[in-house]
Amino acid sequence: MLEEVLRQLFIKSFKTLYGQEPPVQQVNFQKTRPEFEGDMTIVVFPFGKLAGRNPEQLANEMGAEMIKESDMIAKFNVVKGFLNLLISDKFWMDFFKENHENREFGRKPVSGKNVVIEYSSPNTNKPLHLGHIRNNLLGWSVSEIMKANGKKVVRVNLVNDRGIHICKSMLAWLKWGDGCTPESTGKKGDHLIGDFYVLFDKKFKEEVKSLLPANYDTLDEKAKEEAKAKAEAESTLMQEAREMLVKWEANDPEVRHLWETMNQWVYDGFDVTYKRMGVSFEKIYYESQTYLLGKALVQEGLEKGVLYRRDDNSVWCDLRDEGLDEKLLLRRDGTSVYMTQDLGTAQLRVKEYDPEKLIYVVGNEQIYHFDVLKRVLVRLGREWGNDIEHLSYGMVELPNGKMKSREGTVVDADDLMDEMVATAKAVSDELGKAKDLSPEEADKLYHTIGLGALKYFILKVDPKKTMLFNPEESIDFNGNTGPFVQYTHARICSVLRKAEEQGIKLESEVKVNDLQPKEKEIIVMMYGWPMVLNQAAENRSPAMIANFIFDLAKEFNQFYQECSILKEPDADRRMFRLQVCDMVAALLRNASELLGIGMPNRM
RNA sequence: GGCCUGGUAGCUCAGCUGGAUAGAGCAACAGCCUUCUAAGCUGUGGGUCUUGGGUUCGAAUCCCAACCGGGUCACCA
Repeated sequence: MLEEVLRQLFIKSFKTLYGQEPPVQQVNFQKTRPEFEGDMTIVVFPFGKLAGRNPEQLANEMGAEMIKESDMIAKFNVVKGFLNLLISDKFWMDFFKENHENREFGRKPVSGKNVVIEYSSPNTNKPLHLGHIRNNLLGWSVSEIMKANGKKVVRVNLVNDRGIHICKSMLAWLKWGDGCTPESTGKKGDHLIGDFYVLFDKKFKEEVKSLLPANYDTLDEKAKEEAKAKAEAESTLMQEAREMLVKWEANDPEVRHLWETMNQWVYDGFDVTYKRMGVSFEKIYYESQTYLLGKALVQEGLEKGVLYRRDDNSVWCDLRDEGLDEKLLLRRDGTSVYMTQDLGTAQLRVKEYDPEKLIYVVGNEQIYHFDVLKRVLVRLGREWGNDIEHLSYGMVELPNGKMKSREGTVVDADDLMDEMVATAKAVSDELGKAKDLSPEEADKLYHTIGLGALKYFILKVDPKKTMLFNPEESIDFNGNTGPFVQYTHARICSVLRKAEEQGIKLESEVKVNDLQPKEKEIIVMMYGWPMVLNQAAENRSPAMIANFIFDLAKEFNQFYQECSILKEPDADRRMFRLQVCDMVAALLRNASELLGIGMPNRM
């Protein structure tokens, strides 16, 4: 807005002075660096030739003309080719007067078609871990951000509830579980199932080892591989698991019953984790219910001749002319693969929601998969394949490298949240922050702080980038962290409470017309919020929101340090500062909500 | 090997649609609580933006090459 007005003013002035029209996209603004006086800076280097002036001359002439034309500009100065414009206090005050009570400031009304966002997408054979946490937080947050920016968002989850991996857990439970349940063991269902999955793997490895030939260690690499493959094929455990999968597909009542029971344990466990994490879905799809849908699409593709069948009966899509490879869509036994299921699920979503976009929050190791998915859909005549967007995020690494479930270096989601909350409690107690709260309120606060720290730590990093999770640093509550922002909010609330206790009621009318430096910096920053929100939505980047709330909190803390609020003698200015406090607090709440981070009133 | 992606302070990260002397936080050091919550504020030190070319008034940012790291190229998901 400000930029647009200034741009027009610049162009108009330029025409007046030089009779030429400068290219619009060249007229760019940036914030004036703090060491110079001004708010906005135009770089005039690109227009020197057009005007027939050297940059400094040009900037001076333009500044004089612009200040003459508009009372929005209070002052200007020129450094080399940089024209620094000081915006009048009136402009900022008008902005503040208009928006300081707007609790929805920056948000746009929701309209248009649906945007379907899939995230989480767990397997039902193990509990959620750190990687899922990044996925879930991103999916949730991007949804909130897009909603705030005017999109109609539908959150969906696709649970991978079928396949050989679930059979492994079931088989292990049957063999060694002794009929145990989440109730009998006191274990969360997802963890219980995960334990049996690990147990299967352990027993399977033992069996394979026992089947290896005696001279295995003396073999060369290739022979070793062959021997191992042979042993794995001979494994009765694996055979039993496969048989179970076949029975499952054949709707064997016993297997199905066990499968339903055990999956339910997992879902109950997931529900607890999701709830604690603060994420939810409008719709949950299950692969067991959708995996057949893709097959119909494949059949259609065969009839249209865009897919083909090999001699061994497997079905493929040839994408070599697009620079990709051939892609298998049905195995030779006619069963479907991951891609087949995704084709069907996508079709179902289009039917159910008629979306303008299908966004998939999935790790970047699947970039190729989604590239193929889009192209295959388009081949099948589904132009909306192009509306698929893979929101791919980077891996989470630990200080000693990647997480590997087999090496036991996985950071479990439930454990991590426990630790964060426990640390929040320890720090709060140490600082004596929660002593006036009831036990219930205190627990709620620890949860808000612990989860706030975790969410901020994960979301402040650009989603595209690989990030490092250092357990020690992530539980730091100082500096660029969630609790820092929360603390700032709590402080503001404290001031507002004190004001109320003193009988000062927040007024709507703003009676101040000039700005002191720290007051102005805060208002200028808040002015930029709608642009930040818009950018964050377009870039699908919660990190931009996180950066903003940190900057705003930091700015407020400086203001708080330098300017007294309640002790300000001038009543109008005191009221104004309270109004600033109120707007900052509201904006911190408004923005942090998009990250799923709560703002406590005291801490 | 082909394709994709990253390399910024000791560490974690911003900045990347080209602009002024490259920024935060952590860690280190030095200050600030009889005064609105010190989970805070202020200051100091710390950089050949991996390297080498190119484009131009100007490059961490764009292009090319090299080096190093990660991902992917399954009848796994």
